[in-house]
Amino acid sequence: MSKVAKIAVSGLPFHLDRPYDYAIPERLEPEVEPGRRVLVPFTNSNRPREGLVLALRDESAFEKLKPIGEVLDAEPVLDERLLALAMWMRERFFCTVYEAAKAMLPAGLWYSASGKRRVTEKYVAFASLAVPAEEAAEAASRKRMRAPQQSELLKTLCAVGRASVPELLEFTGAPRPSLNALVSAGYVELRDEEVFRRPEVNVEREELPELNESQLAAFEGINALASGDRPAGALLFGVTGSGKTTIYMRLIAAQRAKGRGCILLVPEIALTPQMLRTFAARFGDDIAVLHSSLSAGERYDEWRRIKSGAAGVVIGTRSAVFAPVKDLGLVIIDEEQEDTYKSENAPRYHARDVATYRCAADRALLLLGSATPDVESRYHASTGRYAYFTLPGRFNSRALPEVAVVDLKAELRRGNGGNISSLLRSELEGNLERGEQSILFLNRRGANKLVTCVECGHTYRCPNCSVSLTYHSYGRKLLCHQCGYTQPIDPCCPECGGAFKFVGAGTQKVEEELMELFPGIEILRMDTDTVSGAGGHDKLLERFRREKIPIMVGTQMVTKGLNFENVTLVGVICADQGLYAGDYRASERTFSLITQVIGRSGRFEKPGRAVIQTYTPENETILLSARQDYERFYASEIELRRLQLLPPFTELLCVTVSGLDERRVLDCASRVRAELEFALRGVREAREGMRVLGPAPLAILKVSNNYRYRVTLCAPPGSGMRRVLADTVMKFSADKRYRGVAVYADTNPSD
DNA sequence: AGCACGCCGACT
DNA sequence: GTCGGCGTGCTC
Repeated sequence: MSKVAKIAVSGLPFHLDRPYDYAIPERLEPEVEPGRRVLVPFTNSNRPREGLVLALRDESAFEKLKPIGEVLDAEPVLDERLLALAMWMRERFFCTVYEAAKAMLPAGLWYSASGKRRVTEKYVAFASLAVPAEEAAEAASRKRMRAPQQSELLKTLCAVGRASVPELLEFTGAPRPSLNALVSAGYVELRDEEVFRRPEVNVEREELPELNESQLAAFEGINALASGDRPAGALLFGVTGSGKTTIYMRLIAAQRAKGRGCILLVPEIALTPQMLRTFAARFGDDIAVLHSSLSAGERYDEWRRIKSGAAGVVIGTRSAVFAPVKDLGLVIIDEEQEDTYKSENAPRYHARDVATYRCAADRALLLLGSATPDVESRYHASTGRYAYFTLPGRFNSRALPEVAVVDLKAELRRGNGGNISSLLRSELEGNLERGEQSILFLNRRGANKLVTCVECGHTYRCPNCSVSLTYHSYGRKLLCHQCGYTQPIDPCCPECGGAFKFVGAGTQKVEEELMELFPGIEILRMDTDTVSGAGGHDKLLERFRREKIPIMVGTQMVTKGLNFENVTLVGVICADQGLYAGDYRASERTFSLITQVIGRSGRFEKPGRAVIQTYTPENETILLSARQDYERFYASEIELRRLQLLPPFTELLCVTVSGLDERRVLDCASRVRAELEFALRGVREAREGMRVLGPAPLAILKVSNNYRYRVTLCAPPGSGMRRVLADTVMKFSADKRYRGVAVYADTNPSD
């Protein structure tokens, strides 16, 4: 009989996270098992903490063990595989085991922070006949005159056998007492049955679509890997519209035929309603959907449908990679280069890494799909670590759009200081004449105008963050895009009384310019502001399609997954946005973004055009993305990475230090640097590429009054330097001299 | 990181 | 007198 439980305790800093031993009181002995959550006393605190049972033991090296207070779950919420994953994540992502476990479970399993009750199962009463059908039919006709409602209820139940009480009453129009009377008389019995709350999807069932020749070849190649003894990973390259989704469906169907479960990850579910409908049409209730805009109850129920095996195909965002799918056979990550797969807070995991672990553990296949693969993934495909499959061209061999690059500097010299170049303007005019639609893309939110005083140059700064406030003409207010701080704008400069000038363009500004250029033409603006206001993303897109609104202006969100027959022109207002951001993935992101925007144009019969506006028309990334030449871009980018010793040739192991007092933060960061350099000297073969960088301020130094500095250790992948990083973080976060500063580790961060 | 204990200053 | 400032120590 085991008497001791190893427990991961909640709310601990990284340096204190280890399995703690607790005594199992006799009354709880049958309930305590790995994967269940418990309440345990910790330190001298009166409040018990949540813990997760990791393992059971007969004895402990500790003398006095405290007893487990309470068991929270009626059955394990994590199986041994996911428990092992949580412990692996601690080493890999420098998080606590409990943080990792928490990321795996639906939020509804917790008592929410506001003190609300945890989500509970939903039950609905079902009515069925308690007597043989002939007897019920006989009773129904007998009651026809004296109790017509009861008669109606009985007839209906004879016909359908069983029905939920609300539906039965609705259908027959009978009142509840009539049903109660039948129950008392013994004709009908009621039983509470659990129902699963499901997000509504209204689609007709459809057959799987046919594959063309190249799709079939890719499908067969990938499927052969999935059936192999030790499937590894595969990368599927295909431009937008080449049919990747169809291949995903075929692969999933093949796995389901073998009874194995599948996970399909998408960057953002709100951007892929069409894909969701397509899958629902083919797989129906075998699909479970996991993403943030579900209600807590829906998410909880979808999670339980997966756990019980009622659903075998999961579609979801980042955290769906933890779905408790039975007998996992395939994980697909669509548009795998997207940043949304990397978590920005603890646990700072990358869904691709987690998927790689799970696939190895379960002998499942990992498939990465993209039109612009992550440079690292493409590299792994070139070394053979991933099998590489390509889909040539667009479906039905539609031509790719004709792309023009416009030099905004030349435009400026000719006296056009606006956001719409003369070429883009005439292309828009052409589209208006033909009744075709256009999409303009801008990588900025709101009016995003910087406000400066013409007299003294005063600008508004956020009091909490090191960024300028942005002017939003809607509501005439100033907003911080980092922390959300807002304040009204003064009528004139508060410093000198001078007039304001608004510089920089945002979606609102472009919208205004377009209204001036094309009076009377309807324009649809799509950004976080209009999407949260006007009933959401889906509705706006539906309007764009149905009402054939001539021009749509939008941010990031107009680049992904849209599929409109009548769109024949796309414009990138300023391709330089983000290109000179300074981090090593800026080129890669810009290439991907421009490529995706271009892909929105001319997807059907009519040929498409694209106009890319830029201040640096000679930039190679912009030229190659305009030519849609991924392979050339990859070839030049990977050489750059090789020369600069950047990923995938090294791993960036980062220690970030933050706190309210900048001097203390910098002091701590400098000591972190010294510590890492010391550790590097201890490595016998300090191989080429190992170096320490920083402390450097993050792109945005101050957020919510916290200053952030980062020290980066560049090391070859698998160098064992992860351990050094973990030790450093533990050492510094435990050191009392650095109280008031927070220290955490992360790899290849994207901010 | 929390949290409790403990040892000194200005308040109904 | 005592409420509460935050320095210090501890975590099975």
